[in-house]
Amino acid sequence: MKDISQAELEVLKVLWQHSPATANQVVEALADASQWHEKTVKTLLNRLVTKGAVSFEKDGRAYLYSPVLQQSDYQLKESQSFIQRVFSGRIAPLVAGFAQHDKLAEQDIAELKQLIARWEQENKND
Amino acid sequence: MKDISQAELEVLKVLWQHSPATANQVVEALADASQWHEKTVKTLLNRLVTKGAVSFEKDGRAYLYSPVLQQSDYQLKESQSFIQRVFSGRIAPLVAGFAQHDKLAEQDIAELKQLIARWEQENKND
DNA sequence: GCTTATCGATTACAGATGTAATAGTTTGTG
DNA sequence: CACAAACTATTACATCTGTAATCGATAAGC
Repeated sequence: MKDISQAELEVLKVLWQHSPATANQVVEALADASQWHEKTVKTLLNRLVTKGAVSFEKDGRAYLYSPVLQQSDYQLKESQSFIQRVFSGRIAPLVAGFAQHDKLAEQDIAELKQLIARWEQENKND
Repeated sequence: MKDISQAELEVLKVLWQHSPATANQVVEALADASQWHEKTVKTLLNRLVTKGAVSFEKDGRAYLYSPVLQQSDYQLKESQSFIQRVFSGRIAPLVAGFAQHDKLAEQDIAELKQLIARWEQENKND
């Protein structure tokens, strides 16, 4: 699968939230968040199809688009490559950077604690 | 500052590890890790200078290059934009994804716990 | 049925990127 | 001092990306 560009990702996000969707539905969903012309969105949809990240089926005149690439798969793959590229594969320094610059909220901490607890629960039999 | 491309980042990493450095030192540092031609590395150095991420001072025939953009600044900025783009700004889901796919090691957990402890220490006076 | 509005497909085009090659300039060497 | 070696600067070029416009097919209205 070819890389998804940033603009393409915005289109994909719409489909992750609601699919299948017609091109026009995607255009409308993006209308407030972006200033993209309808033609631009359709080009992006097309490129996503070419890249294999999105599929469609014909529904009369219009197409119904659906994501092939799942959000969780995308997130995991991008996270890994990002952390590899920017932090040499270590995740803690990323979180540390956020902590140091006051980008962590109470909620984030709570979630992380829960996560860690669960991890330790599952890995207690080491 | 214009965006740093992935290839440019590799060059920048070398300078973060050791600077100032001549172009040839950078080329050599990259020789094993990559298959880049010397000319390619020099182009990348040049682009980094144009982008303002790297500076140089003349040392006779050769230049001595140094990073202007600091690694921690780069990491923080990229992390924020990545997490915004891919996880709508929430960091815990990223870590959760890693946990779910067994990408977290004992050491990561230990570091995260320490981080959290420190955060709570500093934010105890809420 | 013919025309027009609407879709997707194709084409456009400038800037960024990956990956070098060539040109121009400075310097060390004979 | 002239020439060659070594640097950097400039140029090259294909692909990707952002951002559309135009083309061609088709369906819907009159």
